[in-house]
Amino acid sequence: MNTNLMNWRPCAAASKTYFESPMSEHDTLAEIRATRLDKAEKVRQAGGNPYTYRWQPTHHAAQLQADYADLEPGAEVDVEVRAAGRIMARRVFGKLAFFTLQDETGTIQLYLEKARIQAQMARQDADAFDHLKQWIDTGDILGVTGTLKRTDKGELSIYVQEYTLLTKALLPLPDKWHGLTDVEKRYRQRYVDLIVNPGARDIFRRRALIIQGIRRYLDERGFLELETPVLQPQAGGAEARPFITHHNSLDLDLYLRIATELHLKRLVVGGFERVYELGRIFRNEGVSTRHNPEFTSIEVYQAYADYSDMMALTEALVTQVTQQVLGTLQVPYQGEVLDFTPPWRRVTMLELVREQTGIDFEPFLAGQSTQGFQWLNLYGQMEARGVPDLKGHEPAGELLARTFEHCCEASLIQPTFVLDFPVEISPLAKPHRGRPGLVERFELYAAGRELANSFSELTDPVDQRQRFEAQAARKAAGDEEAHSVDEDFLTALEYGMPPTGGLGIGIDRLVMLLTDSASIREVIPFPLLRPELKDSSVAEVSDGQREGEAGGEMTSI
RNA sequence: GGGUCGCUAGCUCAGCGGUAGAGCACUCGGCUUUUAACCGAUUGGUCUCGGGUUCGAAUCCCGGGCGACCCA
Repeated sequence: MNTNLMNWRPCAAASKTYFESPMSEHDTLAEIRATRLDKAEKVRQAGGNPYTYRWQPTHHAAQLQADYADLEPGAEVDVEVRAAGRIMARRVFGKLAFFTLQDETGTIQLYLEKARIQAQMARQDADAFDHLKQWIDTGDILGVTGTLKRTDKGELSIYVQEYTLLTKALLPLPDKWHGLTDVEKRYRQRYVDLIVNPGARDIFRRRALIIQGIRRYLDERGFLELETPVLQPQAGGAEARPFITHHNSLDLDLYLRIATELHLKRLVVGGFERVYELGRIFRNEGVSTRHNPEFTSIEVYQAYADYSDMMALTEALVTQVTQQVLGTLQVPYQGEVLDFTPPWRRVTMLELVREQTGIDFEPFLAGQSTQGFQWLNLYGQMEARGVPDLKGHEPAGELLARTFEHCCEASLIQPTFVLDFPVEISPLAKPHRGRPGLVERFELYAAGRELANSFSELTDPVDQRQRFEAQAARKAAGDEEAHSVDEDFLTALEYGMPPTGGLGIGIDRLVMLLTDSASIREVIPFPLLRPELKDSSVAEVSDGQREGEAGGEMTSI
């Protein structure tokens, strides 16, 4: 059966992709590859190596552009520079050529003159210039030595004396003018995107700076970066469905972590007063412009602090990093300007919901409104506001949270701390010291999205057990995102955990904001995509075709 | 999960029932100031996949795949 199927899928071998060897002579890409392979071979025959080992540049493009910004057109500088990079464009004349060389920092033109190159390179290659024209393509990686010159037309150039092919590219670059715009191809072949779209490179450079800045800020304040397990026998610390995997020799199912919270808190129990972990988290949920199944978060825990301290920390951390990376606190984002100048607005969830919907949940949370008609009235108001999926038996806190999510979240464009969440949706946070039914928790919102989440950590092991058990009951009732009881974590709490403030920040979302990116996929180098099936229906269809053909043969016999 | 849109040469796109096109890239020829170099010539396609309608399908219909955007 299987072998039959194999025989019946010639398309698989003939389909054109970047990765498969060419099958058809009439394939343009195959021709280009063949031509370039042939050029590589010619380089070898001439005594060169199309895949060399080493090159020592002395300068980068951006640095040269900056250092010689004032050089007059036509002027030359007799300084020797060595540079390396990818050939992005070629403009070739009979005895002169202009190449555009791109390195990590930018581009610089190569001024390639036949007379000079053949004089300089006479010993290794008498026809060095002609070979340059014949064997060097756009996409190739080249090392050059030369002096500097600004051309009559005003372009700073390396006046090349010698060149070396460092790496021969077999595949052609996308259109030099339009570049690569197909979003799917950009993500699937990010390396091509990075070669031709400087904007993509800028985003990841900035991402690295942001992460660097966060680490520096915390390191300077005595926080210790520690690593906790990614593979866990039970996943906790957040409401999310985990990925499941398997350890073979232990014959044990394991979960990929959905948060770092419970282990970092164990470290606080153990005596580390300031810890954080910046790393990858995995949640088994859909993909969208704001969700990737693996993403980067940072969680920070500070002993002897509460959520007010964490609010101050969040504000200081984000403003410092923003200022360092963008040079301003006015952050342009998708047509708006987010003003990160502190202090940011602080408002309780109750107030915000009251302000934006007129609904007052306070008496319900406090247990003052218990009459049936009062609840009916509440549901009526929520329905009028379009809050979805009302079942009629939710606790007040959950109703408050859902009303907030539906009616308020999207309107929080400027940075806003939303304070004091219902206990029902906050199983790891300490009860509010003054407001019944609430916990000491805040979330930071900007551009209508949650950026950070923080609370005064729950340290009472008895309370924590009850919260876990309430979660476990929900899980038993079918809520796949609910916690289960983490006995070892409870044991840790029973040894005593100091009062602690905790904070989590979604790094990808922060990077989105600071790079004006509409989609999380723009800020993740290799976002999750469905694998491309080249001939999706071949198997089924082959069956059909085979039966058809068999039938045909039968009748012909 | 629902809706809308997209998938044609390596890249960017036209074509929308009657022989599959352009620009760039590639190949060949020319050229010492180009920078989307230019001029001339030649190449290059299972039109995302499968089925259907039709004398005839890239085009119309149905289904699959992948993606984008919006909504939940």
